[in-house]
Amino acid sequence: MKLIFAGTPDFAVPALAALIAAGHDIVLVLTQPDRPAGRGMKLKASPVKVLAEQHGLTVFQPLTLKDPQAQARIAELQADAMIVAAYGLIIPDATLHATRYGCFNIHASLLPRWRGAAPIHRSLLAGDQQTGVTIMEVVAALDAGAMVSRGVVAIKDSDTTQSLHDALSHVGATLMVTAMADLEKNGGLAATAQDESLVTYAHKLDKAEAAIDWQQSAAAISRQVRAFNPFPVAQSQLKDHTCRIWMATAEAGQAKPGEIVGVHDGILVGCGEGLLRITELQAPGGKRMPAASFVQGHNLQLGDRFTA
RNA sequence: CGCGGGAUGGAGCAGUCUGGCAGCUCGUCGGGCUCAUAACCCGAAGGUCACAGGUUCAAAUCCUGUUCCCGCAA
Repeated sequence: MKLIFAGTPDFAVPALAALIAAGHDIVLVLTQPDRPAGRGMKLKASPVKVLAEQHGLTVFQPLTLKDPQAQARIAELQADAMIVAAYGLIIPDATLHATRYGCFNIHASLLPRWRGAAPIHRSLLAGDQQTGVTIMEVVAALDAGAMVSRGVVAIKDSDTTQSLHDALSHVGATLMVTAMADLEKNGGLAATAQDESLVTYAHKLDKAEAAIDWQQSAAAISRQVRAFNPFPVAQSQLKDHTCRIWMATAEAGQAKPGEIVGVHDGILVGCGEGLLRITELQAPGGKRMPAASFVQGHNLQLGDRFTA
């Protein structure tokens, strides 16, 4: 089919790759404009743009889709459908209806739970047992469209936002390819309305949420650490230095919140309830490293304390 | 040229300010000891101190340039 693809970050890349591989004619790729990013603030192309250019696809990077000229450029292609995956711009009504079959989105949660910007983080933070991907129609309201299909992914104690993100992006890619095949075959897709009574919102992460509160339970802190990996990364003060905690597991035990009570197999720290075993962390200026390496170079002693 | 931190045996770090024998905690290898261990004891190997140039009797250390890594900010 003749498709328009709209996406920006890594999450959208497998979907675009899969649609290309499925033989669809991607007539236009929408992605956010190159922005200054990283050290040096050099202009950086989005991951979707990079992939699109590798395949010689036409890339379009409007600042906003409110611009009538941008809308016109999309409409005149007369595409069969538009695919959206973490694009990051509001799609106006005119554009939602500018293709033959409309506009379909890949959302990284089991809707109606976790509509919004940070569904993977919020799901992990909340202690959900499972998460997933929903293919849905795009409507004017945020992530509120009827659902076409979904894929479920169990959340393990070792999962991070990174690992779930990678798994979900591939599930989403597969589901979207299937959806487009069905659409092409049947000329339409059956969709189920979302139950509005079950809606929750996944608010954007605030950097301030990265600070660890050692009064919390070890289980909650472990979820926080894993939800904030790879970004923005949970952190805590140790001997006047801000350390970033990359990976940690919860276990039974009891000690004063923040106090280090073990340094052999990971760093064991007291919490409001249970003990947290830090297995990977990072000192200022350094790289992330296994806890064993950290302990050797930083002369950690039993009784040293993490402070908020 | 957005701001700042860093690069030292295989890992993690100290030493740099104040130039003067290359250090620490581990790991590895060999030997010993123990019912046992995150054990303990003895010994050994392993380094262009990121790269290039400069200053000096002498540079990991001071000066200049380069590369790479990390944090902030976006």
